[in-house]
Amino acid sequence: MDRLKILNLPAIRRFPTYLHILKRLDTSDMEYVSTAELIDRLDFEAVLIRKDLAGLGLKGVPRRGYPLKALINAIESYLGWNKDDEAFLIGSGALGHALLGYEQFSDRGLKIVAAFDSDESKCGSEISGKPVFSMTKLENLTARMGIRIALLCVPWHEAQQVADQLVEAGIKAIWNFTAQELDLPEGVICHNENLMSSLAVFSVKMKSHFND
Amino acid sequence: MDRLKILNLPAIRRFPTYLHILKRLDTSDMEYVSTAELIDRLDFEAVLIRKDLAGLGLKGVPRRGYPLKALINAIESYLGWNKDDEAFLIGSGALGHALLGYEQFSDRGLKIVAAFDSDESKCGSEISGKPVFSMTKLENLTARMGIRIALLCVPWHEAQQVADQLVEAGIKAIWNFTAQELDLPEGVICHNENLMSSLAVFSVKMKSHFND
DNA sequence: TAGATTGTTAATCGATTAACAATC
DNA sequence: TAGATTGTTAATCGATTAACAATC
Repeated sequence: MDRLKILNLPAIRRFPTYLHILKRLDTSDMEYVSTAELIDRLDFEAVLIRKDLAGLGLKGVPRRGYPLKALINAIESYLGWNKDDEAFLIGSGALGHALLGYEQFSDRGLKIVAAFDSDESKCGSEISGKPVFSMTKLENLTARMGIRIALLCVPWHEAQQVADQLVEAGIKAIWNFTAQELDLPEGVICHNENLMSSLAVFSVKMKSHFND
Repeated sequence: MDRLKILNLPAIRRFPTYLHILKRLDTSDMEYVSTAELIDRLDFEAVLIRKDLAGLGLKGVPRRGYPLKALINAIESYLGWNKDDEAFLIGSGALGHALLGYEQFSDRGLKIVAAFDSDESKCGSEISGKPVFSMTKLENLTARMGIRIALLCVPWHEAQQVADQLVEAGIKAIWNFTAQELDLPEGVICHNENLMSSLAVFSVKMKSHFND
């Protein structure tokens, strides 16, 4: 089996949108879907969808479109959303709290199985049915449960120090929800979630829209 | 005064990162900062920072760098983060709950002043000090308080219908946290927050990293 | 066959980087 | 003056779109 080429990032970001639309269509008895139907409210050209799908090795049928169910499976399997991965969440403040209650992650293969917090008064409790442990238990539980993934939701000024603990405990992939860029060793990957970057775009759009 | 050119989106997304680094540096008595210092852990070239700043009309001083405080002010004012805007949040589920408790928005000029929920049992209560109102009060309060901005955090299958209500009530800018693409009239702008797109990128990175 | 849709190649567009000039 | 840093122009790179060929 030849290694699937890593697609361009913009294409990867579009796949969840395709999936969302495809799954809505999948409730009817539709068998094939054309890119013209898929493009829906999206503001780019339908040919780009064909390019994206071709990158996944998918074939359409002229005059019909793409087989709907096969398309859904192919995208989910490309993203790895058909297999579960367990993760820890670190920092149970407002954002961490929300992410613990967010079913959309587990629907997409990312199961948050426990939270950790340095505030001992929170430990021992449960949030959305998931236990909250003391940070002192992190290393032990990471090893015992074989966890490789962590969602980092602590205040930014603690982020680097906590990230160091995660690395020490054996975590290999960090989804960083803080504004702090992390310094990590080889072999540990990081994905920065930048909500403030997104707010910046929204702010500029609004400034120009309201023009004040 | 000539209208500031709308910069490219990637540049806008970088500004909050610059701000974060600049504000950390601002606690020392540093007066000037060079792009070499700013580039820190970022994985692009320092010349891009100069391009971004030039786009804002900022001038640096050869051999010294950019005046730190002026830089912070210029970026904040470009983003409109030095002026407050009031907003409503719609849907007080897990995510909505978190965003209500998230101080980072109000630090950047976006003040969420109230929440709305169609679940009447939640109405009348407070979350993070902000009142939760019934959806039936939306139109009246939007007009009375002169609110133009809404954060949409309802389940995706209600999103379009609630968006229609928002438009009806007079909302002009929607930050859409649902996966549903919205169909909106002219004069109402929408900014899609796509957490699942971000998860997709993280998932693909992990797949390639763990290579399984 | 005609027509609708996919598939591919070339052109365009925009963002980033490289090379170098300008300035204090 | 020499050297460090900003500033600018040209080259490169990558993603999107346009044009058209292929296919059922």
